[in-house]
Amino acid sequence: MTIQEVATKFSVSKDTLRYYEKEGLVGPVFKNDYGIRNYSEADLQRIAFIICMRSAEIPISVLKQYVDLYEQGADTKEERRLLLEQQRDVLAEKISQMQKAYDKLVYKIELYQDDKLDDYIGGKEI
Amino acid sequence: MTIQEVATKFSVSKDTLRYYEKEGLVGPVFKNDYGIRNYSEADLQRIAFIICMRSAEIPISVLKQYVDLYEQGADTKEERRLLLEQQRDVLAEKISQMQKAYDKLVYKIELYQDDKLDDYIGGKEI
DNA sequence: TCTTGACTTGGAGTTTACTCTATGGTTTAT
DNA sequence: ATAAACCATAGAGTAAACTCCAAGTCAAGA
Repeated sequence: MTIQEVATKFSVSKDTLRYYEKEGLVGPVFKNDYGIRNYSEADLQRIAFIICMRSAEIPISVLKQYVDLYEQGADTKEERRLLLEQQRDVLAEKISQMQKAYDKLVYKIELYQDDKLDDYIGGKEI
Repeated sequence: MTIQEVATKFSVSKDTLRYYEKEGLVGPVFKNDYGIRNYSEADLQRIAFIICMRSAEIPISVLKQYVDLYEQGADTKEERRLLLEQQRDVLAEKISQMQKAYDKLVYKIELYQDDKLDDYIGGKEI
C-alpha cells in the first residue's frame, strides 16, 4: 500500500505518517529499490492503533515508550500492561473532565434557549 | 483575593492567570495603587468558567470570541448560543473518540491480564 | 536598615505535534 | 523528450498554550 493510500485510509497527511515513522512509532516501513514506501498489513494495524491512541491525545512520547517495550519482547509484558493501565486512568480522568464541561455547556445553552440568561458568563447559578 | 490565592484555589499558575487576562478572557482585574491585582467575585466566576472550558480543550481563541460577544451586550445572545452549541458538538465528538480509545485500552489490558496477548501491538483482533 | 518574599511588566523561551519548503529522483501521459 | 504527478529527504517553520526570566517596586520582619 502506498503512502497516499494509507494517508487517505486513515485521514492523515503523508507528512504525519513519515513523522510517526521517524519517531519510531511505526515501521520502519519496507521501501523498494527507489526508496518508495510499501506499507504492510502489520504496518496498517500499528498505524490504526497509534492513530486511535493519538485521537485520545495520548502523547507520542508515551506511545513511543510502549512501542519500545514491545520491541524488547515478551519480558516487558508486565511493564506494558502497567503503562496501558496508567494511560487508561489518565484517559478516564480526561473523559470525566470533558463530560463536566459538556454538561455545563448543555446547561448554559438551555438558559440561552429559555432566555433565562441575563448577560453573564460564568454566573454563580452554574 | 490575591493572585496567589486564586492560583491556589483553581490549581493554575499565576502566570496562566496573567496570561488569560492579557488575552482578554478575564478581567481586566482591579489593581490597587501599586498595581497589585485584587480579584473580584465576578472575576472568580469567569475564571471558573474559563478553566472548566479549557479543561475540555476548548481553544482560547474560541473562548475569546465568546467573551467578546458577551461584552458586546444582549444583542449577541443568539450568536453566543450558536457558538456554545458548536462547541458542545465538537466536545461530544471528542468524548466519543476518547471513549473509543478508552474501550480499546481496556480490552488490550484484559488481553494482557489473561496473557492472551502474544507479542503484538495493534493486532487485528482489536 | 537590610533582607526576604510577594507582586509587577515586557518579552523571550519551551513543548508538542505536526506542517511546509527546497531539492531531487521516477514513472506516465502527450 | 518534456512536463505532470507521484515519491523521497533534511531541515526549517508554525500554532497553541503556556512558562520562564530579568528588572524593578513595595511591605514586613530581624
